[in-house]
Amino acid sequence: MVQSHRRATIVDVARHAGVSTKTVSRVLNGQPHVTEDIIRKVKDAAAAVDYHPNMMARALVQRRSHLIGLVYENPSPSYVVDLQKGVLERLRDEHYRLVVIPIASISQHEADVVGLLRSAALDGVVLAPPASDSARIMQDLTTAGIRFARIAPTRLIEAGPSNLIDDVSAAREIAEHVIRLGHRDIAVISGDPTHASADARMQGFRQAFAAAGVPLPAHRIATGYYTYESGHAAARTLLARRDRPTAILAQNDDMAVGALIATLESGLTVPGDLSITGFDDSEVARITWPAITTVRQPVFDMAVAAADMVVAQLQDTAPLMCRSHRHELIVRQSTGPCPA
Amino acid sequence: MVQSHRRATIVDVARHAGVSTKTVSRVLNGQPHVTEDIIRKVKDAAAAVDYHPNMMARALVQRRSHLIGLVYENPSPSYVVDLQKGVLERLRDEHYRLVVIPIASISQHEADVVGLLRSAALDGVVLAPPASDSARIMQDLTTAGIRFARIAPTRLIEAGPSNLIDDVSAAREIAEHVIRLGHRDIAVISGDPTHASADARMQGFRQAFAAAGVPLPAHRIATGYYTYESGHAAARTLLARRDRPTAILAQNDDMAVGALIATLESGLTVPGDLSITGFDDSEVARITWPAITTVRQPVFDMAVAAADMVVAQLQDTAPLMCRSHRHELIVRQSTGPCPA
DNA sequence: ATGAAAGCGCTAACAA
DNA sequence: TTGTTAGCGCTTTCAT
Repeated sequence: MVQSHRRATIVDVARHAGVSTKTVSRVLNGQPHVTEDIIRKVKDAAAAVDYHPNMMARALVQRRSHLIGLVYENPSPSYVVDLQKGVLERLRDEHYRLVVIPIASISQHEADVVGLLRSAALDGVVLAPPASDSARIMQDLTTAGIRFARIAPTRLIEAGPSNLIDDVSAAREIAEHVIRLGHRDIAVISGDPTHASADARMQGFRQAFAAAGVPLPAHRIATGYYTYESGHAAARTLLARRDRPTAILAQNDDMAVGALIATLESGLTVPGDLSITGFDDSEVARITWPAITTVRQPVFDMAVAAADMVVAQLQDTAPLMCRSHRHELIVRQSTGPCPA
Repeated sequence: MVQSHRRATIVDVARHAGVSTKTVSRVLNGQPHVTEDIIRKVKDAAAAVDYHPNMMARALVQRRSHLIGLVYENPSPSYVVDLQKGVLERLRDEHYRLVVIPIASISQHEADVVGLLRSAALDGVVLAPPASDSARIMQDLTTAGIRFARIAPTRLIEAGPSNLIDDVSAAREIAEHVIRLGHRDIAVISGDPTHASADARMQGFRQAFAAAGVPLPAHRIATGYYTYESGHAAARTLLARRDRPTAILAQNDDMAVGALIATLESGLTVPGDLSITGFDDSEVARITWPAITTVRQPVFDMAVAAADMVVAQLQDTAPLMCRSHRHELIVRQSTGPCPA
């Protein structure tokens, strides 16, 4: 209250407590070799002058901003929310803050991404798809000395700490589920072609189809962009044909919901006339009627693990280099037997 | 490449270019009074030594971290996504970064929030409900010298830059819509009681009911928490009674979706047997079948405006102190005439 | 138009 | 156990 207007610094605290600044620093950082008595005195002084540490000064000298970035594209809101929750969960009691870095189109801005991260003074970043598949970004990150961990990369697994899922098997399994229900006229709504997951999931579908001798002609494949709208539009196209399919496999849940609504709008029933599957098990798949059969990819868990890998590197703990996460087929009400 | 390992600083650039550090700083910040010739030389030198500015040093001396926070509770994912998109939209070309600060329960942690923000070295924050209604938080923010702007506060409007919506009128209008359709047995699912919006919306409902002489007995009011699950549970309770309502007014869209699914699960049709309304017009209200009648609250626009108010304060531009945003009744397929 | 020197607030060596 | 001193990398008076 004596202070006119500027914020109190450790110098003020030191003077008030009658000790040196280094002692104040020691007390404030909980370092050893200080008497109980002095600790008391310093803490009282800090309270008395209303001291609050200046994080920027601390960051400068420690070369640590305590900022972690999350890089993602933005197609699916529920995916992004899961991602954020996971990273935040791990960072909660860690004194790191989360900076969100949505990039409109990573494939188009590969070269600029790390410049952006640099200018934000991030200590580390979690790379969500498709950034997690960019050799260029990982290269630049290494050059810049920014630690990173990857979520669901599909290639160059050795290139950095990775959280893996088996998109191919997951896709195969959900396709097998639909085939087991007797469907043979099956259409696919694929994801954003710039995301490698779209390839992997398609590959899994094809494996199941091939094994069962089910055809997948080109006119049964529609391209989406992992958004609700694109799934809706794709389904309309697929259903407009005279030989409409009896099942649609969407490559994520948002598109599946889009397909579901388009189907219901057209007067068909699900799963009576048409079965629909999603992918990821995001929240949207649970809040529809009928609820959507999907395959759970543990996005939240991967985000927790990825954040953990980043933190480990920053603390010089040996980071886990690679971790696999399990998927799980979740059968709900959007799939049923093939109609006669 | 001569440098062993440490990052290049302006000192390196200065030496390389044969000028002083101040000149380098001037060039890098685009300040006047430098010859074209020198500008060239400095820029070349910067590129040659692979210089990248250290944002923490800059932050320290400028007393600006260039970090903006977004404080929110987490009930509704789509609300949060809209909020984030809005703030990011305004910050996009502004050289500010967004730090997300979800708080589990603001009403329980009021006293700690600003400490958290302080320790994150934020220049400013956008306060979403219910933080935007906390006198304590605003007080602490002012003390800490952190600029802020509020989204949808309901009280103490003068206490800081605010983006207002008229929740009372919006609620009244949507209730009137349902009453006009002939409903008189109407139930309400209210929002989280710690959010002032729940009160305001209830007040609007009551105005409409009173004007039309429609009763609202206590057993027709169920308390939710702005989540899908709470809406689902509340609807189950409301529908379990013998004298079930013919319409349910939910105080946000997530709860309305929960109510919709619960209704469909119980074998009733919407809007045939029961009409349902939401609130906010978030994405979830569009991606159900039937789509949900709601009243649009421009969350995205408010977030853009709030971010703008924060940036304006940081740039010493006179900030707009108060801005009103319009709501709009959006009639979709979840409401229909009262069944006979 | 350019440069020298003094900080911003903090922590880390090194003394005492 | 405690204090002194020297930076971290940048911007900013104030000279020149």
